[in-house]
Amino acid sequence: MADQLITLSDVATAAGVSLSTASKALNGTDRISAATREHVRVTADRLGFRHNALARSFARGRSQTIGVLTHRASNPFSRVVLATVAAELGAKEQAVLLYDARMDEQDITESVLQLRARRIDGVIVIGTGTSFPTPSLTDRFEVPVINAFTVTEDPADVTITADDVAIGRLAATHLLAGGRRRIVHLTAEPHDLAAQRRAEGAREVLAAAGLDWATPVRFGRWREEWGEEAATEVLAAVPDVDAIFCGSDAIARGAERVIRASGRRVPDDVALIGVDNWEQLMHDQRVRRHLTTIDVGLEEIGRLVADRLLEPDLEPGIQYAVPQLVIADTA
Amino acid sequence: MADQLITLSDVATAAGVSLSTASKALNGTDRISAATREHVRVTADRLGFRHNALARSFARGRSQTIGVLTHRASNPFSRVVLATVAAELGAKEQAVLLYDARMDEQDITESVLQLRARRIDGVIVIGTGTSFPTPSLTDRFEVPVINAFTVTEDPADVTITADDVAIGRLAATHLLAGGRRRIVHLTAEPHDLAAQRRAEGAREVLAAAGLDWATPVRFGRWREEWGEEAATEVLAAVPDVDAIFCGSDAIARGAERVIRASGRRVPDDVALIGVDNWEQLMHDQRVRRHLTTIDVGLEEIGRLVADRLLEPDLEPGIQYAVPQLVIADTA
DNA sequence: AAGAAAAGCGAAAGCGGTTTCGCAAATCAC
DNA sequence: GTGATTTGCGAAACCGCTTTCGCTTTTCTT
Repeated sequence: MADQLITLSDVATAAGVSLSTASKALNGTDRISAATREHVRVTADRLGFRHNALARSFARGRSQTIGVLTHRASNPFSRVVLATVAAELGAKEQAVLLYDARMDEQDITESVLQLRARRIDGVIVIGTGTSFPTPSLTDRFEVPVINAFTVTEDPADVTITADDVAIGRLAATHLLAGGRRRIVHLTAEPHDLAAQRRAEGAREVLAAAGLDWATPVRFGRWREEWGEEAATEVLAAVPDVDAIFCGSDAIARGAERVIRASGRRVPDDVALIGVDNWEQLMHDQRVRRHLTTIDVGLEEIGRLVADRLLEPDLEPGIQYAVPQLVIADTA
Repeated sequence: MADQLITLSDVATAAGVSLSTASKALNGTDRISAATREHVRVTADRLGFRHNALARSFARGRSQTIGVLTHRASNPFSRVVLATVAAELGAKEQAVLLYDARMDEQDITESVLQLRARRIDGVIVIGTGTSFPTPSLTDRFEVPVINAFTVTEDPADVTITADDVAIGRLAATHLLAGGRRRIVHLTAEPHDLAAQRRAEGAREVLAAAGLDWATPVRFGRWREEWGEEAATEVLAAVPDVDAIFCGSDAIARGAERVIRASGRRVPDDVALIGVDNWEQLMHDQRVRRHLTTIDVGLEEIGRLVADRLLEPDLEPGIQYAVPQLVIADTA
């Protein structure tokens, strides 16, 4: 294949201008007459010139690379964000350098040093969307840092994440709109932030309608097995329950099995709504929509992060993705 | 935070050696006495020196970046491979530059030019694991190219992908071992390579046992709806069918619903086995294993690709990931 | 012990751009 | 028409590291 040997000085020579003029003409920097600029451009095109991105990065001291720190890249939710971010950044000529860290202090420190050595242009920290606030890394870089799908300990950080309260509201509103009144909620660990805030949001809406949970929220784990367990309890405690809001689709999946096994119909007797929309997210139209759920907006988070990271002035604070209700068979 | 201004020449000065000596000492290249080498190392450590990766890449003409071309990064299977690859490469100090191409000729050409301009060290083409052989891109780069989860038109390319024939064999073997004899197969489009080869592999095993499909293979689409449709047909055509091998978990999901609706028990009356293992892959332990399936080894593909790409001599040919049987409730 | 080979190190030339600075020519002000 | 600006361009420094080459010193060979 044709050797990619055309250098800027080749272009300059061919165009009969100096190296610096050629550089400025192509970059549109400094003062260059329109005629010269155009002439250089045409010459460069004719020769098939492309800037050597390495030389350019070096000269400018900026790498066109974004560092990404993940906690566990194998987490399917992180993966969605990661893939979206990588694709969006690729479209902007930005590479992604991923460090899949255990996120202990030593690991982080090493990753930070390596990222700094690569003169990355920005950092994205992808969390798991749940659990505790994570330590802030913003001050350890002199480039912009955005936290995605996680909340940090420092409110002055830039964060883009799911709007768990809105998710809870959306779920409750939908169930109420469907005429449900004896509503219960099954979710994950009580200390999990996402679980808390989803419960909060839903509760808020119930309260506004003069209602409360038909039985106290069952906190457990983000797992299908917990959905089965909790649903079993709930059916015993509130036999006439008419709706269950589950903190995740996995929990809902377990709950549904138990509800059906009890002889109740879904959604006729008991409406069921989850959170995550993994049927779509993970399966890309291959599986039929079955569970009514709420899409937390992972892909939107990825897009927002990629867009905002390259903005000149990054405003601190938390920005939320807008959740979407996805109606299917169960509510 | 401390300014990362320590340059190699600072180290050289502090160590009382020349710039070139310092470079060689730290890189272990050229002939340097052990004493000097150690002294330079210690000095560098003391100063907290890190190579400027940009300068280094530039000087070496290699970018420490791997270009990745995907067809649709939103495909959940591609995403698994992508995330694995990115994590593995990150551990080797390699960044990933992702171009999510529409894969039409113009788009590809542009991506190729951009990747070349970035002096990437290698290329990974991630396919969708199915459908036709894709055009070979190997000759358009002078760096190594590996095709992942796809097959190209040129057999001399380096390819790492799923072993669809073995997948088929594994499924059939498992069903036979379970005592099943009236086995049918539902799968995707007849021109889909993965579908073909899975069917082939299974058929091979049946033939060796003196059997054939209980009814001709139903080719359709990779979708749950097709699983329902095809299963309905099959139950009518072969009422005493005792096992269904589905080309994907999505198809199996549809088939299972129909089988149960017909009053048959799974797996007592009809065993069901799928392919993909998405219950685990996409949900990371959150959902309970239900469907017996075959893991095609996406993560292994990602690891193999990342490992082999950096090998000095890349042997052409196709390497297959080893599929794993994942036994759960349905077979 | 003398010559040959090897070891250890430094000077300097890149790598391919960007960017500062200065100078000449063109334009402006009055 | 003269001086003050502005415009357009080129020379050259520089980004920080790698690598070639050559020189001096040490070690080996016989």
